[in-house]
Amino acid sequence: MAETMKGLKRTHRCAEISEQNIGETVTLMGWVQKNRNKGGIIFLDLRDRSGIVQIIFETSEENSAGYIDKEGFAKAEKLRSEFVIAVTGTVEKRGGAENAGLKTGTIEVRATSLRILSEAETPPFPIEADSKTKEELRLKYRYLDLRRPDIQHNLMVRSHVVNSIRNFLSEEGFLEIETPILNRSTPEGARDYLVPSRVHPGTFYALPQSPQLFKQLLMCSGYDRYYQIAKCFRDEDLRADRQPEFTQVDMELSFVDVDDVIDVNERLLQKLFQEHLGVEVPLPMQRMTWQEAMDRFGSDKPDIRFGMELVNVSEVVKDVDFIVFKSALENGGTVRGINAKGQGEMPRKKIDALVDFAKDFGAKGLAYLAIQPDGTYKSSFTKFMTEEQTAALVAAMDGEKGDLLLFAADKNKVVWDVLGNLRLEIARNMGILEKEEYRFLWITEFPLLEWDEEENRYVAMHHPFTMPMEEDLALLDTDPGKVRAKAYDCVLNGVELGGGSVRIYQSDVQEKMFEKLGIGTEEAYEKFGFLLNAFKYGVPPHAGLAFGLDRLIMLMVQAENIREVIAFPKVKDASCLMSEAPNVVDPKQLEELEIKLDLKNKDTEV
RNA sequence: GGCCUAGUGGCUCAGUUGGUUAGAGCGCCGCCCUGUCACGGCGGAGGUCGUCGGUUCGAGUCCGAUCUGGGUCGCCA
Repeated sequence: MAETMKGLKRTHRCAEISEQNIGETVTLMGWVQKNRNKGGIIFLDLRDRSGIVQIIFETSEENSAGYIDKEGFAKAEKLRSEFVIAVTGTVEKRGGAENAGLKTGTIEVRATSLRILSEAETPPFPIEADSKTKEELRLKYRYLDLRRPDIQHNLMVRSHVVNSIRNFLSEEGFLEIETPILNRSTPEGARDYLVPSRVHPGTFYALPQSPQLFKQLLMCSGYDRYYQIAKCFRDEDLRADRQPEFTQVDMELSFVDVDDVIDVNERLLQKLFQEHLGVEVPLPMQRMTWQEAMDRFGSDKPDIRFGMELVNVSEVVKDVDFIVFKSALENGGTVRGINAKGQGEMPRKKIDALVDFAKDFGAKGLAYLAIQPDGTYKSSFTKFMTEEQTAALVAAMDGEKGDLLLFAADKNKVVWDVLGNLRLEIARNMGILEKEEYRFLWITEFPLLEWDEEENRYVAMHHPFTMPMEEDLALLDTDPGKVRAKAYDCVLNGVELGGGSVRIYQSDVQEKMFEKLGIGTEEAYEKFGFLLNAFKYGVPPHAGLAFGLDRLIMLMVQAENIREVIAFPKVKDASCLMSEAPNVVDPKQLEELEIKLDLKNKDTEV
């Protein structure tokens, strides 16, 4: 039934024709969006990735030239949604009303011939923008979902942005070099995806979590400036902004320091936002040390589109006879608060919801003080305070009539986490987050090490190759937790876009770092020997950074979920609803790999 | 692994305190219509309410378990 396109060549995409083309004969190919059959005349919306154009099928007894013949008309009557067709016809100014909602709304194509290239079943859901269909179904039929204009737009933006990135970095002297996907596992950080080796039974490759070691080696090898649009893999649970496989814009530079890396990257971001969104990003971007970010926003990726900053009121409440505050301070913690301006009349139910929210982040509770419009207080804890103490606290928080003050008292880490997330939650509830506003921020001077309660040792906050700040080197022996690193993160509207660091290139510093991490020389060589050995043969000072491309695009197209900018994403349990990966493999494959399964759930089919 | 949330015709939803043949819009099918573009008119098909079990005279509606999505905490150097 289907016809071929033999002898036909597409001349334009649907929405690429305009009034400029009036009078021309064009050949279009695409999908039927809608067939409006009026009896003697048929209006048909033809769609491809460029958009939609209206085709007219009409016969004329007296004047056959420029009209479709009877057979062609009969064929047109049979067209249904999603049929793939080829139409040749003449571009005309619209004879009837124009359609202001369409890019091609002032023109139409009068068909002179029609071929049905492919028929189509009715799709399980409408192919249209702003889909209301359940994600489950959309993902099962992803190939149909991908026909929808909003996703096509996202993926086209993605392609264009990547193109700009390549152009920019190339002009800046970067070389694009690919690194291996099959790697040695270095079980530090996220869980690896493993691939069994057939040739070496019992051994495994790991898929890269990032090209970290390889890009450092490329610096050792003199490539100077490297980048890669790198696929990375982490076997951890998914989130709205996290997929098990994702793409990073990965780069590394030689003979540079922090400022050089930041400079080239903020110019890159400026260019991307200018070219693709028409948004002017002022440079230099704001910078903030990690310590300042935590103190002011309780987060190392603060959203600075709004204030509601944290205030440390430990001093103010140090004599207050409230057990929650008291015990926090006695245990080396702090009491901090935020002021939700104008939320003083929040109903008790909503405040309770905020308390529950806070508990999710480790708070044992949340102390609140609502200042009523008449100046009186509603509070969970002022009964433990004198009037003077309360007044001092309100003053410290800059509390005015109609404000809601919320306090957390605990170890710093908990207080920051709780209030940092609380201010975001309140801002979301208040609807004050402006999507069109892009506030970039560099966070610098991260702690080098972080104490791991479970493992009872220091772990690298960034990774073990991160350079300590020169002025803190001496602290490495005396107070490792205080050492700041030459690490930096790029944050946009509260989302960590990317991060990087200056790397250690002196072996004595690297050895000390491993020592502090509790990694012995032997173990270090076993895991990272190729890098450490490479460093023996002349290594340039180097530094790098990686952006999450998916997240960047997600923010640029204002998508709520990372799946909206990835063609074939995975769902929550890391499976693919369309292809049904992962799947059970043929026993013969396992035999070749000398792998025997020992499944805990014996019901699993094999 | 925990918590929250959703699952009713192809799609999106409504289904009152459990009670006769489970509704709507869109879509789909048929006929009609020469200027429509959320086309219009007439007619029609299509679901046993994610699954299993329980309570009950009786369950889409209550209870338990389970499956499948989504969000989130843990996790993500």
